[in-house]
Amino acid sequence: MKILIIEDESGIANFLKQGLEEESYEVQLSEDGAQGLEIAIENHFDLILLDWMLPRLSGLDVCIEFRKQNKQTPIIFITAKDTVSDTISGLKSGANDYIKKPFNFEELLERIRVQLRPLSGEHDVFTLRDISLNVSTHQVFRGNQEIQLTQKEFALLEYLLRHKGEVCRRSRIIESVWEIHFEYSTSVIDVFMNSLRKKLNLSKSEDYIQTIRGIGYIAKEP
Amino acid sequence: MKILIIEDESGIANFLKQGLEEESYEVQLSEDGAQGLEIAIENHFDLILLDWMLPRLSGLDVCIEFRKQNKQTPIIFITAKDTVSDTISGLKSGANDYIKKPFNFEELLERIRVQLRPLSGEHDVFTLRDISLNVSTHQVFRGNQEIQLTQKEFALLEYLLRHKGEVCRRSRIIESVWEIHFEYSTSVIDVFMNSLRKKLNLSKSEDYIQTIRGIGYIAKEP
DNA sequence: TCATAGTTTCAAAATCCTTTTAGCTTGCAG
DNA sequence: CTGCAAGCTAAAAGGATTTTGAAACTATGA
Repeated sequence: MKILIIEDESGIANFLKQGLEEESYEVQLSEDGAQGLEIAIENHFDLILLDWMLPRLSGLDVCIEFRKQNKQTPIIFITAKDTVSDTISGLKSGANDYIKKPFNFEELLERIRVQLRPLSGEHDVFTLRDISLNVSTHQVFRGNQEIQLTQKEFALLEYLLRHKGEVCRRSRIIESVWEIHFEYSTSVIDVFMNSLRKKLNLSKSEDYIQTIRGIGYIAKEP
Repeated sequence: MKILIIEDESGIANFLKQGLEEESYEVQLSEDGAQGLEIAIENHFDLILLDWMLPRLSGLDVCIEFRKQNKQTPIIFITAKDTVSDTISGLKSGANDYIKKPFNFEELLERIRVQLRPLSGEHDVFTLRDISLNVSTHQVFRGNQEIQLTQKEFALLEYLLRHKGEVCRRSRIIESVWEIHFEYSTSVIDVFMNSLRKKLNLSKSEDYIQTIRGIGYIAKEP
């Protein structure tokens, strides 16, 4: 696994390099924002550790520019205590996590592992207003209330959220969720739609999931 | 919390002592390496602040000798700017962190807190309501009742508590606890879950550990 | 070597998820 | 407005997974 560290304080940079190399990561260093961005774009890394305060180009700008290139590499910000609140808003600019100085090395390792994990499995979260569905942990929340769903309920909701805003035909749902690939008449969908709406507490007036008579269903933002 | 400061410049030493005492740490001073080492070995401290340049025995040697005694107390080096790179290699000799002179007192406090955090039970002890599991002593308690667990039972509970609040898939549990890294069909997990629940006396209504049908298990706070 | 504790397999029983069934409600066309 | 088809809902039937106890197997130390 290759990690790029963009950090101007050589003390911290070398400490990180050494520590990460001991964990058998391949590490490359860069000391300023502009150069770091260039290296990041022209090479492949599995993860980038990015200091917030950098000469020539700030960490935030590096992150924004990098994402503009449509690069998905996870980015973890390294930030001083007093700029934490800025950083949190910075997460919206496309970073994946942040850690504040001074940090515990074990904690950093843990965060790196968390970011690299998705490479070996998917880590997808789908949302619909206040409903969120996490494929990898198999959890569903409405607000901060966790909702217990069974497998089929979960699969059905996942299908609808993956196609949020699109009309989902019954035939397609049956194919994807139930893996029935031939003409077949059943009302399982209705039954599971019903229990989904019950568990998620969706009244018909709030049309999170609308019925389209004769066709199927659609999950919709307002 | 008791802190030992080994520092020969009395100006800095007293400044630190005063500042830390205001933060309600108990502080003891020592002015040279050899004496400091002796004090450190013969008494219990929660943390040691160690100057790099010391008369009679250098900070590095103090650190090495101290660790030879098999002591785990966290050590933070205080180092002059131009010896930082030496210090980093010093971290390998068993120190936990370093801070360079001149330093910001707030930052030092933060680093001390980072080092002391593990002592307050986050590192080795995992809990779930009234259940606690201590990795280093290999003990498990429910309330103040100690529960005797076998290796596999312990490993399974440890895995669940380390991932408290997350859904733990059977496949992941098998990987981590049984180290089986390929597709494998067995019901060992179920059997051990069963004996765990029995030994810990977990009735099904109190859902400390919930079953997630078709997926795995989850350990949950209320 | 045997005895013991720990681990794993197996299969019956219990649980609860899925599907079918059937009566009821709703929306739409005539 | 009426009737029918589509969708909703509750409950029973059917099916799959998990729980559980017991037996078989394995490792360890006396």
